[in-house]
Amino acid sequence: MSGDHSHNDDRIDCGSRVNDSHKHKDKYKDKEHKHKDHKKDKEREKSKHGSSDHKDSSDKKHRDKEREKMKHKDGSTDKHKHKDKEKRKEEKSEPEDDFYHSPKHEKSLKRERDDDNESDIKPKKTKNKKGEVTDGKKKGKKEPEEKWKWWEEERYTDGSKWRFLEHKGPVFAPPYEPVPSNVKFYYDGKHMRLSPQAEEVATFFAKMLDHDYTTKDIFRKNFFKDWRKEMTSEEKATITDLKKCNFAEMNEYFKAQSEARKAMSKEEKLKIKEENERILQEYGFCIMDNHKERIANFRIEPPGLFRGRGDHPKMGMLKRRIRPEDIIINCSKDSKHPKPPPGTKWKEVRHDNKVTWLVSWTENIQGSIKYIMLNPSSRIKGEKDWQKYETARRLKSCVDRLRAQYRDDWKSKEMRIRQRAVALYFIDKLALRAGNEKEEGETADTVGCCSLRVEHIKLYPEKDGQEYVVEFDFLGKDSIRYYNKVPVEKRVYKNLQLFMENKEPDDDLFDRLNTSILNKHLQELMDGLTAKVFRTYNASITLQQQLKELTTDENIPAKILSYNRANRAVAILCNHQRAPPKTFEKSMQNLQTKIDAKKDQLSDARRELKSAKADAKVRRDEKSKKAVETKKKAVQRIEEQLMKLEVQATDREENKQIALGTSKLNYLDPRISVAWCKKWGIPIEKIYNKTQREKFAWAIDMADEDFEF
DNA sequence: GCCTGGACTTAGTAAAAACCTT
DNA sequence: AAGGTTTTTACTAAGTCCAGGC
Repeated sequence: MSGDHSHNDDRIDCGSRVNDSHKHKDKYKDKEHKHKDHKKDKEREKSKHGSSDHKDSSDKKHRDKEREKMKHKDGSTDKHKHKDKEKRKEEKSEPEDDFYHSPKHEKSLKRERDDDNESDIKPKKTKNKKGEVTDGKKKGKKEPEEKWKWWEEERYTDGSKWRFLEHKGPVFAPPYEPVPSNVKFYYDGKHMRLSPQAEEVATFFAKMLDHDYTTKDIFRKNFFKDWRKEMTSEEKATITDLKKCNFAEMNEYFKAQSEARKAMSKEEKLKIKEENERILQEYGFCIMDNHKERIANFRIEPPGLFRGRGDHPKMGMLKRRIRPEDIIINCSKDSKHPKPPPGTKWKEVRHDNKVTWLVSWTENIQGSIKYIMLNPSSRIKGEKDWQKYETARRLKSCVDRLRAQYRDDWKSKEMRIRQRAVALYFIDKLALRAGNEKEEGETADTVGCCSLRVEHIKLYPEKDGQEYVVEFDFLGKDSIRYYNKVPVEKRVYKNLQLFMENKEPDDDLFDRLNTSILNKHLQELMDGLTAKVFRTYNASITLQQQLKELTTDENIPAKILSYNRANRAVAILCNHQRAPPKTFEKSMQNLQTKIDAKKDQLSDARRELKSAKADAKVRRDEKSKKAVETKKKAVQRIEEQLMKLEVQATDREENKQIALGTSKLNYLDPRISVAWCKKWGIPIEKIYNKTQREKFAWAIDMADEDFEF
């Protein structure tokens, strides 16, 4: 967004990508009016070319569904647990094409999912496949209970996500605390007392006064409109112009508050910490199928002003406070249901084990549903993640075929097929996102592959010594700019020319294509294939290949630099950018200072070594020989330290505006990294921090050094 | 087919915590 | 112990994809 990212005016990496939403804004500024009727355009386009002929692509899906049903031909209704268990055993023999089990795990594939006995629910204890409790009879006092290896057990195959689910419900935002009466609000220079409702919303704005947002017209307009809705009629009558509002004292007050918080004594801070820990222990976990699992976001989002990213038409709108009456609870029937706060009721309590969420509510800005779900370390998220990589690996084994096919389709006589083939080529080659249509005026104007418009690409028959160059320039997810110049095959180029013929800049480039059509096609090519699988596949395969290429037989820091560089190649491919840290320059300088100091230290040490050597030559005694050895060691040590610092500097510099985290967390098969660590004797901690190790526990446990993606 | 709602993954930034210096 | 810096975590917006109703 031009707001949030306003300090990024020159996001540029070593290549040619830029993220520069400010300058961009101008380019797009009259978009708002211009493509009001995009959809209509598309429709018009379509009817012009005759309605798109649609082969039935859902065959496959139906087949799958049938297969799913078959598994339940015994008619079990999941109500009878024993039956259910038996059924599961049977299912076990059915090979799950999706899953890779290394032979050494083959034997322990069963998961106990019995919920048949309340007293059985001991979250902290893990059970092995035989159902024996393998709890803490261990000697150690603080024995961190054995971690549950869900990946050695079976998955549900009937579409249910759990058998038993119990939790305490969400933690609500703290109630509004009015500001002290000496903290005044002024309208048109005159002190004015606000009603609590109006005051609360005013404080939201006051807190953001230092932020760029509050200078933006849309933000101010939206805020003011929603604020007025909270005012009493008198307030409404008086306060008619936001420019005349003075929130300065409120702003000061909140700044002082945060200062005070920072300045708190150790004891006070500890107390708060303990209280947070208590809440975490009480609300931060749930019990799902005999296991205590961490919840990702157990706190309800507090009210505030909506901060959309990019040029979001709704920025500044009031995000309302969520009450128990808005909340839907999901848990098992036979669990202890969470209690709403005294004097309140939940909107609904349901027992839907076909979904993974514990709590949901509808948000008022877009009207979408928000959820409380489990942590990435949980079984339910981990299984899915594992599955995702298995799908990507299946793509690996047929990607050559698919590539051959879409290249062939560039020649198709049907426009829709050509478009599909070119789009797929972009998705594959450039790791573009699918690009769903978005509702105009509801969100920032961003695009992905299928929603690219003519104005987003430029064609150059020849550029920088290369033929058939396509220049991409558009805002993608989160309004991050994608800028790239790529030479393409002549056929692609010619097709693009054709697609752009007789179109306005704001017409869709692929007017005969959308994500649904594309995904239906992909589904036919490979079971479970969708556009985003290409991102996962290309990210992971790139990491693997880059690691092979870059890892040298040097010391650990150098190897880690190689890893980070491989990771970086992926981040660049996926266009994962970040705002350069505010302190980036300074921190680089500091590092350089350290390096210089280290260099001085090194030359000193070298000089000392020299003189010690000379000394030893003259004296020829044990003592001076020893001294030489010591000095030698010292020099070595310092050399190593210097090297480390230099590597660190390189790494940091290269990482200035590239975010490695996103790909590491979402696109790179962790088994590749684990295998690499094992192969080169790198401690896994050097690559994954604690959270990451928890999320990827399955991979750390199962991948050995010759894992191949 | 087409639209909408629902569920779930992916994303960057802000805040908090940990770490490192002085 | 304070203060600055770096790393981690929390937060929540913004995507993808699918199913179900017309």
